[in-house]
Amino acid sequence: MSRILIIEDEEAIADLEKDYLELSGFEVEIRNRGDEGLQTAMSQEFDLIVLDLMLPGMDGFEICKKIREEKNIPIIMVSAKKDDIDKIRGLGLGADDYMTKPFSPSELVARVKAHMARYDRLVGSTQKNNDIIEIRGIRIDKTARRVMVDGVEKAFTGKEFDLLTFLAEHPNHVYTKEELFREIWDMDSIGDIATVTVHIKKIREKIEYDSAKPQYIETIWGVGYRFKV
Amino acid sequence: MSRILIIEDEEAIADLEKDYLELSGFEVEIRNRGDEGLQTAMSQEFDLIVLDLMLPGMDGFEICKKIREEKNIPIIMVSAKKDDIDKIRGLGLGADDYMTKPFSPSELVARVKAHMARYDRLVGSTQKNNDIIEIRGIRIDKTARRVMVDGVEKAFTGKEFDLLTFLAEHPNHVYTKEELFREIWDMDSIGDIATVTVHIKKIREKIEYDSAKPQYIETIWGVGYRFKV
DNA sequence: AGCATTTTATAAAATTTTTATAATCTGACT
DNA sequence: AGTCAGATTATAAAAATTTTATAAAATGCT
Repeated sequence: MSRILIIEDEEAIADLEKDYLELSGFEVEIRNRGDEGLQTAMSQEFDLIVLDLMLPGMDGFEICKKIREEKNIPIIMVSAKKDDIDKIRGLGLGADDYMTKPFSPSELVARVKAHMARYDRLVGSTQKNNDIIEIRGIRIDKTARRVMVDGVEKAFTGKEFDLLTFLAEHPNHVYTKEELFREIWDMDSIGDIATVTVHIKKIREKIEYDSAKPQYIETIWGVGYRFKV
Repeated sequence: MSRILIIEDEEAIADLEKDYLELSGFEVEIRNRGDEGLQTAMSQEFDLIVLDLMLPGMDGFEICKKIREEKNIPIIMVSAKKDDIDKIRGLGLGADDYMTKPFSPSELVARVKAHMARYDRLVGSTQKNNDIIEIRGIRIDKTARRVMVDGVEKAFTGKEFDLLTFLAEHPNHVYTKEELFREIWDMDSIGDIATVTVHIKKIREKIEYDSAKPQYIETIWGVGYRFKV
């Protein structure tokens, strides 16, 4: 469930926004003063903030700047004056969107959704879902230790799974066989690096359409391997 | 330097946008047809796309969807009809911004900058792109060991990559072939210096427009080479 | 035994180095 | 200034080396 913070002094407006957002399944908090709003934004976790410009206690400019110093979450700025909007945009203080009052609550909902979706697309995919890695046709469920290739489950042995997972968790990064060996096997074990090659081959047999032209695990000649994205 | 792709069939508009963006230090490519635009977007690396809705070859909806399947970069959609804008927004196909024609070029520039800044804020920070060397049209990603020349990826072998990277990391510094050899090959190996020459040639074939008039790796006669900046 | 893992041997592929030759530059000498 | 010799670099292609892919056998584990 996503949490939204509305910092807005006109209670009627704030309540209306809250109603609409809650109908769309969001959890909403309201603060009526600027200073309280900032304090709340900093001390709790929200997924998006709707921020009015004119506020008692502390104005929206200041709040936006302060939040941005600490957090990357989407901020939608709201103002009654079109001129103010242009001004903030010019200041470039990192708000993600700007709306002029009056606006329809459903437009707010639409924008909120769009910003959340983008944020997830950019950040959520890399940071959050640590359990499931999904890259193109491949889906790796870490806790269940299962791998699906184009919707079909393939059986992986322990080492194969660990190796594939490690590569997929660091897409595009090239690792030498030594690095992979140290990572998957024991840190200092002095086994033969050739076993990495063999495991790569086994993995490719399971995930690649044509093992000679790998789409996922690429060989970097003289260096190592990488999971291409 | 950031690269922007404009997909727009009205050449006058495209050129105007290009001029303004270039004045702000962006590198701009234009495509006049939808299908060509998509093809370019997929085969090269851009940091942002400005996409018109009505296009010959393939419409903006389709293009936006296709790009989103593969890439996360910001897309600004442009249309002459306000209604269309609402429609696309409703479709939620992942565009990052919407502008109605006519608009002032400076507003486009402002929005482009804002989107770039956000993208950097969200992605650049999490992905830690601090091992990327960028000089004029060349971008070297050290961990991924990839080289982009004007947005197009070129395949480099191990030694070629190491040599180019070393030179690019010390721009303008002139190195003798002996120094380069000691640096890239084993410190004391007494192999033939000629191999450095050959590798320089191979690199030039990949990054220089005209190998006879090198723009990047310059020959200092009787001394060695340097990466010119 | 049955499966996973590692080792080994050989084939195949790609890169690196060498070699030979052509082109270009520099400085000295007319 | 023009030209020539010597030195240096560019280019192309062949040879050598290195690295990886593959298959199969050996080992180890439960």
